[in-house]
Amino acid sequence: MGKRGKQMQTEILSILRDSRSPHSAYTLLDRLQETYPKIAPPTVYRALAALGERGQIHRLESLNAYVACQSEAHHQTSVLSICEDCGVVEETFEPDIFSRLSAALRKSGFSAQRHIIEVNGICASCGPAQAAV
Amino acid sequence: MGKRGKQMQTEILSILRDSRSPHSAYTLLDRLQETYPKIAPPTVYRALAALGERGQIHRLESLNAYVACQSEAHHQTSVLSICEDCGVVEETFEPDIFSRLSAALRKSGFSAQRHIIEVNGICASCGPAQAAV
DNA sequence: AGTGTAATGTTATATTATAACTGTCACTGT
DNA sequence: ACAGTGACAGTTATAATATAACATTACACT
Repeated sequence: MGKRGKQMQTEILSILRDSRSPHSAYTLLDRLQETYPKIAPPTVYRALAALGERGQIHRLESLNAYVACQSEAHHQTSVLSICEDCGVVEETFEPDIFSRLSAALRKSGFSAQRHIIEVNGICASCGPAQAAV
Repeated sequence: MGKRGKQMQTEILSILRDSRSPHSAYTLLDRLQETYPKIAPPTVYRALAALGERGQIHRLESLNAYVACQSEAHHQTSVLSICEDCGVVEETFEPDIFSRLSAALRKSGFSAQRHIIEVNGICASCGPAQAAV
């Protein structure tokens, strides 16, 4: 990993951390191009891959988009909840659920390696309880 | 829904049921074009959308691909396990896990509407236990 | 400096998905 | 029967996401 790669990763991470909503690879590309006019898609995807491997970002499979990891415990698998109203993504840690899931699958001989849990719904700020206030 | 739409849905469902591995929209398009040479992507996507609404197929968000629903209880949310070796997808019903997940998120005010659970791993046929036999 | 390797840059293209418009046909009310 | 309407399907074009493949540069080691 060279200097430039690190730099891109840092930039992307800071963009993602500045907002709790997911960004697509091409949104990130546009943002980066404000500073580095000439970068191309592979640069972004390489940086995203490196950040992903280190657990510093999560990819939202259902949105083809990326968010910063909110925990220090990178690589701890998490539940990602996505508000359909405001778009904000929250990360919740429910290790118990992952182990139950693995256990349930193991019964039929399946050996789980990576869990993807994404939940769509309405967050606390957007929900009816809030609207009533 | 007209005749043609139904026909496409039936064709797609039967292609998906013939294999337990996921197919992309464009794989399906290629297959359908063997019979209906002139159909275009929107035809496939419309059929997939209709099948999805009725719960007859599942979309694998992490693969951008589709599989037939293996249960009669369409719309029951399921866990999809994907073998990284042979590609076969199995559907498992763990209502308990979904309710725990919703409950856990509700604690922070999140109201869950749709759960996506996909697990990558190695299936019984491809696993080490099998290799040892 | 010269050589080899890994990182980055660059171009092009593959893959997935949808917008926007057009045509067709069944149904309605007259 | 006929015009009007509305839903569906066909068609064209393009948007959005992602990666292959090759060229170039930087850097470590000698």
